[in-house]
Amino acid sequence: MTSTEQRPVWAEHAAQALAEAGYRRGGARRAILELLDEQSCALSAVEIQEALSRRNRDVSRSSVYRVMEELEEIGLLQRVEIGQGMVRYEPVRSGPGHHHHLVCDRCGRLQPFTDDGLERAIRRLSDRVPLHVSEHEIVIHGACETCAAA
Amino acid sequence: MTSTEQRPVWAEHAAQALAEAGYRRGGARRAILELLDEQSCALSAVEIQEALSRRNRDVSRSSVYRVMEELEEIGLLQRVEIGQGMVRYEPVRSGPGHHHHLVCDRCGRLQPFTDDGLERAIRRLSDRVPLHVSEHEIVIHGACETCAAA
DNA sequence: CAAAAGACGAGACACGGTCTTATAAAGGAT
DNA sequence: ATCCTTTATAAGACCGTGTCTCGTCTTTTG
Ligand SMILES: [Zn+2]
Ligand SMILES: [Zn+2]
Ligand SMILES: [Zn+2]
Ligand SMILES: [Zn+2]
Repeated sequence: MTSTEQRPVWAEHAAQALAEAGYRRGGARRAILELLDEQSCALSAVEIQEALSRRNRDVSRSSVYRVMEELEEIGLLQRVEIGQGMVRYEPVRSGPGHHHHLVCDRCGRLQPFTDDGLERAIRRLSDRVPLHVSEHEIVIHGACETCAAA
Repeated sequence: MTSTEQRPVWAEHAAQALAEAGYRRGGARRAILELLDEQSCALSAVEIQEALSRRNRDVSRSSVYRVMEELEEIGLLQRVEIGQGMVRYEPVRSGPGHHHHLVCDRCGRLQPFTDDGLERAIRRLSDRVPLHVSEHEIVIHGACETCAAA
């Protein structure tokens, strides 16, 4: 995965994009942006709220969901549905940062992967199929190496 | 999709498999089995409950979920997570009935598809990836033809 | 600085799903 | 057939995640 970029760039970029999209700046949004940018892995809404709370920067539930919505709208955030109704969010870093996820159903670990074969298959598939494919985010389930060993 | 099989076969098969697995027979389970067998498309838990209620065969919420769990356990039922935390269930008819789903994000329509390219990609992928892939059920999102036209 | 628009927080609410418990039904033994 | 044990079921309390409403606070703009 692309991990060469410096950390604060996404938050900056996102803040700017939000401004250009006509949003004002506010404390909650800023805090959320910064938190997300620091994370290497996707967070759930509650995780975001709790993490911020731990830093004495409390943010309301409504704010978390509202900001998630805004960010997803502008394409700065990827929503990852990991099953059982659980949803996590992660920054979309660069343009070609497209990737998918592996979820360990035992410990819940989430890791990204890319695969050209899969992308090709999906591209070809979307021509043949009676559906105007919008976005795709594939989640593969299984047991991670640590869990599989046990 | 394989649609040549007569209808009541799955329910029979399922009932037998359950018996062999040591489950007793009970009214609720039987009713659910029959309902599922009649469906051409996957149903949600509430849909199951409501459909049965309309036939004056009320079934408790717990029963629906319990039976879903049992059936999934024995591999007779496929759980389909269609996003937004929504889950649907459908009979696994024959052995090689493996397929995936297209979901229209506007009207909610659900349709099955198979694609060898996709299967191949996933098979190769699962060798290369640090995860012991268990099962896979891919859900592709988009707009169905009717909705796309509008 | 004042008014207007937008951001925010608090909490009520909706909904899918889980857990608990008392009752009913099945299966086996006599 | 009857009794006993075990499992299945119904009813409803409960929980977590996400939505909605609304009053207040903050940012922006004139
Ligand atoms: Zn694991
Ligand atoms: Zn992709
Ligand atoms: Zn549609
Ligand atoms: Zn498949």
